[in-house]
Amino acid sequence: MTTSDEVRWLSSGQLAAWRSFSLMLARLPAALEQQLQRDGGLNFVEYHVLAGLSDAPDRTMRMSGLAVLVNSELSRLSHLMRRLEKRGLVRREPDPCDGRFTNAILTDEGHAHLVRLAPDHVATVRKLVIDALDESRLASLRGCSEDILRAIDVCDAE
Amino acid sequence: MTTSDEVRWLSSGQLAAWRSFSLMLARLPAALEQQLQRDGGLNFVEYHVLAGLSDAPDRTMRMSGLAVLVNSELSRLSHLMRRLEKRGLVRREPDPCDGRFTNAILTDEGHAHLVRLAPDHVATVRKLVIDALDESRLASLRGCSEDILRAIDVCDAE
DNA sequence: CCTCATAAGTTGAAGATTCAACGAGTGGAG
DNA sequence: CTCCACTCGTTGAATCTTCAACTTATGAGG
Repeated sequence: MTTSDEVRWLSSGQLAAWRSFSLMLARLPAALEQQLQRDGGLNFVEYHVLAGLSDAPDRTMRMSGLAVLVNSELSRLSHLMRRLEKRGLVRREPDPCDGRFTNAILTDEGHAHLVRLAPDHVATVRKLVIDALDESRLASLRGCSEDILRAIDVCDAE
Repeated sequence: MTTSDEVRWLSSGQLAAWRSFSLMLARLPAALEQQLQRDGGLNFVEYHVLAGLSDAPDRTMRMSGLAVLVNSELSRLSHLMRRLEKRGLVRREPDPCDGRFTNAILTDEGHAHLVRLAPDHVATVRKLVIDALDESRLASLRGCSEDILRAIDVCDAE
C-alpha cells in the first residue's frame, strides 16, 4: 500500500482527537454489551438480531438479509442463530418458495425477551450517548459517522 | 435498572443519529483491523501492544500497565502475549525488583515489524477518519468522544 | 518469624468468531 | 433436458476471548 515514501504523520491536534476517538471506540461497545449481557444474557449482535426480526413483517427475515442488517458474516450468523435457537428465542426453516433461502423467525418467547430488555437498553443508550451530548453535538456526531461510513465504502470499492 | 415505568423512547432525529453512529461503531474497527491483518498479521489490540511498548522506556512495560493501556483484561493480554512471544515479537520476564510483576518487552524484531507497519496504518486512519472529516468536524468528534467517555466513567462508578 | 490478605499473572476449559471447504437449490445456456 | 455457474447457508477446525480457579510474591499485623 505504501505508494509514496513520505509519510504524513498526524499533527498533535489530530493525534489527540484520534486518541480520544479510538478509546471511545473501544469502550462504548464494551459498556453497551455489559448492560445487555447482564440484563438479558445477550451480546450486541444477538440483541440486534432479535430487534431486526421484531421489526420485520411476520417477524421473519432471510438469513442473508439479517446478516447485512447486523453487519455480520453469514457464517457467524449461522453459529449465532444455532445458539439462539437452542435457547428458544428464534427458529429457522427453509423458505417454502425458494429452497436456497433460510427464513429466520422470532418466536413468541424471543419477542417477550426483547420487550423485557428494550427499555433498559434504550435507557443505557440515552445515558451514554444521546443525553451525554447536547443537540448540536449529536447532529455533528451523525455527520461524522456518515462521512466515515462513506470513506469506508470508498475504500472497500478500492 | 428500570426505575420508572415510563420509557423515554428516542425521537426520530435521535434514532437516525444513533443508527448512523452505531453502524459506524461496527464498521470502522472492522475496516482498521482488516488493514492491519492484511499488511501485518496483527489485530487492533496486538498492534497497540507493540505500539505501546515501543513508546515506553526501554520498550518495557508491566503486564498490568499494558492491559490498562490497551483496554483489555489481564487474562486476554496474557494469552495474546504468549502468541506474540511465539512469533518473536515480544518477550516476558519477571521484574527483578518485585517478583509479582512481569515485564513485557518489545524485541528488535517486534520493533522492526511495527516500523514496517506504522505508515500504512497511519495512512488508513487518515483515509477513513482524519481526512474524511473537515477540521471543525474532527474537533467536534473529539468533544463527543470525551463526553461519551465521561458518561461511561460516571456509569462505571455507579 | 508466621500467618494472612492482597494483587499480579498464568492456565485450562468453555464460549464465540473466523476461515475455508462443502452441499444443496435454482436459473440459465446450450 | 442437462449441465453449469452461482448464491445461500451450514459445518468443522483453528483461532481468539471470557471465565473461574489457581499459583506466587509481597507486605502488613500479630
